[in-house]
Amino acid sequence: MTWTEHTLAALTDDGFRSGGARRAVVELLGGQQCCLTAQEIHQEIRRRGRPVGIASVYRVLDLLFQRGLVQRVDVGGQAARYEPNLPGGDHHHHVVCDDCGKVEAWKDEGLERAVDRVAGKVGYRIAGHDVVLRGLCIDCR
Amino acid sequence: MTWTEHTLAALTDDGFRSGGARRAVVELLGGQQCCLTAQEIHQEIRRRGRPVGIASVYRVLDLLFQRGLVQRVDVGGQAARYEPNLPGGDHHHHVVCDDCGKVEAWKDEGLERAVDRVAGKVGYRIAGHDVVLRGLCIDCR
DNA sequence: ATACGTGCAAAGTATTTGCAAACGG
DNA sequence: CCGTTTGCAAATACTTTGCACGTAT
Repeated sequence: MTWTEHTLAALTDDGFRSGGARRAVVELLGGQQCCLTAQEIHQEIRRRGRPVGIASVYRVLDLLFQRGLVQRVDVGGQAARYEPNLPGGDHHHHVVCDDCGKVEAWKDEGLERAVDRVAGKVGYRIAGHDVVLRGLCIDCR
Repeated sequence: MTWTEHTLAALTDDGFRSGGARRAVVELLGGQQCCLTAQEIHQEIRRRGRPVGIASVYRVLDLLFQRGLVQRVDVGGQAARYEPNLPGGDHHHHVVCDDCGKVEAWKDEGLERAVDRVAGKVGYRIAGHDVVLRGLCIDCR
């Protein structure tokens, strides 16, 4: 089952109705490699011919975030980024170019274990984590 | 040498003049335990009786960030946070409460090594990193 | 004296909220 | 039908910029 299908099903199961804006956001996110800002999502959906409102994009993203269906990523620009959050799979992190602002994904099992180990020590009930590297990408350095 | 002294010296060494706003921001940051937003810095300086402009606070923070004298921390609210960056010392990370927004610092040598190890593998020239844990703090859970 | 630093106000983005109309079940 | 979802516009929040004036050197 794809993330798009899983997400739409999870929402209708919980009694949410499915209007066009919500479906459009979920479908766009589902086809994505890495994280997008709300503005990018809005523009891309409109570019594809569906005139969704920016407020709806924010509302959908917030709903998905509350329910753990998307991950929110803050890499230090002025806009938050969002990406699909598969229940079992594909947890990864990001590296940002200080110069051109490009964001890419990476993944490392050893680091994942190290973070989990630390998470038990801080006294919080930990719900998630994010590791952001920053530096110069191949093009900019 | 304290961070405040080091920072003011570094700036004058590089030919920057020292006006009141810059000094006020540096001194406030130097006395801080953890990260503050630009707005918090602005309010606190004014509360202490020095009517600095918000624009100057942003300008000073940007200058300090460009020169590596402060670290910029994005923990997912809508505002960026800043904290002193000692050259040799005291590198730490943050844990954010999903409920009340409180931000606290933590530190772990083993994780630090794990991150450094990963940093060599991503193809970027890495300049820094940040690890953010999020969950519920003791009060909120 | 002269260029840098500063404060204010205005502009620029990102995000949230109020509300009436459209729509799904 | 009735309550949810949506789009628009206005409001809010954060940050940047333009500009005239003050001040450190």
